[in-house]
Amino acid sequence: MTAGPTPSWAVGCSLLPSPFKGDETRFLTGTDEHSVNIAQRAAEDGISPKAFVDEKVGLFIAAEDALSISPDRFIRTTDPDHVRAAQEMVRRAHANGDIYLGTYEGWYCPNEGFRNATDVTETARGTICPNHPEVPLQWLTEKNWFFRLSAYQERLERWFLDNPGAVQPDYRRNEMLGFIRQGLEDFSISRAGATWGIPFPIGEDGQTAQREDGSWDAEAGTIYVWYDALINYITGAGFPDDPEAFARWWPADLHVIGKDIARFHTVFWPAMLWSAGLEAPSKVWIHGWLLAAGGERMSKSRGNFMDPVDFVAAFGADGARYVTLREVAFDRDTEVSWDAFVRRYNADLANDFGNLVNRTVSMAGRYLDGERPAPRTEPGSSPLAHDWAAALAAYCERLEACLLHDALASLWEFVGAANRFVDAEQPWSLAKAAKAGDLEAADRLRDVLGDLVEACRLLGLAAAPFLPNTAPRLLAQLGHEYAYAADGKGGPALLDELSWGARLGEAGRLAAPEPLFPRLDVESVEG
RNA sequence: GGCGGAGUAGCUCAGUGGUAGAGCAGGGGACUCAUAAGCCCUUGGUCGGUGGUUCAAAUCCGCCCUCCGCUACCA
Repeated sequence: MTAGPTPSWAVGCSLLPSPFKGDETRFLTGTDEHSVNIAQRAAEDGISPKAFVDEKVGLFIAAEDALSISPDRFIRTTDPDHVRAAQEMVRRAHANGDIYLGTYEGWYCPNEGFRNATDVTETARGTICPNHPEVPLQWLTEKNWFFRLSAYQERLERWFLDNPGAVQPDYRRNEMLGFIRQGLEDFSISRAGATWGIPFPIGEDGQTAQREDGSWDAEAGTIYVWYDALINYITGAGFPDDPEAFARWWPADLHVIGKDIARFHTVFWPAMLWSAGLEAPSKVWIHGWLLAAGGERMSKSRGNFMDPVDFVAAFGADGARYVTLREVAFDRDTEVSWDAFVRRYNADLANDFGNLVNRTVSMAGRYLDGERPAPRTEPGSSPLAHDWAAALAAYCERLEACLLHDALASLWEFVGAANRFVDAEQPWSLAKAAKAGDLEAADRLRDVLGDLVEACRLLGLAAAPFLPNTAPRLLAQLGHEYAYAADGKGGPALLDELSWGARLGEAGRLAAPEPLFPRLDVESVEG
């Protein structure tokens, strides 16, 4: 629950696994639902924790749907198979000698549980936490299980050094490496008092905490966040119930996470996996945040929060996806504003791309009686074919590097090239000459429009992971089949479709031009 | 405090030794297929400050200023 999807995170994730090369993919999103905080808030609402998280999950899933984000599984840490996975991971760590009973102590807020030392304030009346100033904090000592992270220091450092691509971008990797080098402490993985959590599967005596009737001994406590939330990745890959699936999906190719949880995913998590005899993920990508004007973190209390519902209402799902991923640098924090998004939408989607498609379909339909013209494919015959090869190469390279904003930029350079091509060739002049009986002009008109139609086909398909709802509408206007579902699955390997002239020889008729991205009036768009 | 990053046109940023760049925004023009879109041209910056190295510095070095990230159990 605390790691709910944010637009850039979820939208970015939703297209990274798209089957560009035809590989099978599995895409997870989900929620971390166990914590004292959640139990407390549910109690405030007078409902059970489960009812509380069920409601929130509904909102998250609705937000994903609105943005056309379609994971293969939305995993919840309250899912029964996840509970089994978390408990199995604890058992493995225990069997491996990596967990032991210790003592955890700190400031304890009766409402929220243990508080970080940096979150509490000293006052004349004693130490308080800012959320509940009227409630004095207690210094509490609790017997907990600890994970022996300290035992993995050398291996972690070696993993970072031997696999420079495993934690990215580089500056985040350096931060984490610095964290490791300052010395790793063990961390607690159970909580004694909490009841809203996964039952800790091992008792103080080292034996199972499960009773004969299948229930769990409450004295054993619950699993604390690290051995609960992080486990979701392997649960979603089939651990431990489906070894066949797990062998296929693990290690994960990519975790995309926010910078606030980098340490847990790049230091704790690999060590926990190794302790269980499993492999670390191949790559963890740490993205930044969308910041409001002035570089402030968005929050509802500050009133600078951008609501996904308003966002999609104004830009449409594809527009919202595009402006977010184009405007935000995926490797760092970025200041965003409603105005900047509107400018980006109008400039890139309405004016450049949408209008390119519109003028192309309009001219081809009018001048050639609706028959779809074929592109020139002889080497060197079409400048656009040459430009496309370069654009596609840059696009793919930047996608691989998770630089989504740069990837889009390379695609849009080609949009610009296509628009300049229109002005250079002036199809309307060629059409006039052709009508007057100039056969050479007629041939050239057909070639030029064929190239432009092909450029639109390629752009629509290449951008489909970003614009999954636009792509089928665009291809339909060009009279092309579109084989992909909203989640990118179903068709042939996308990369094979992206070569110039890949659909040469297939007949088709152009449909009526229909604007893909209506221009937004800056004044009328609500911010 | 320690480690790291950043400060370049109104905005977002690229640019690691050789006469300052892109996109957007602003201004002008020619055209007209198109979503008053596209295309061409253009205004605009003593490249945070300062001292130094060099024939030459946004680019290298010193110092200073400002901002940001990491510096473990809220996640």
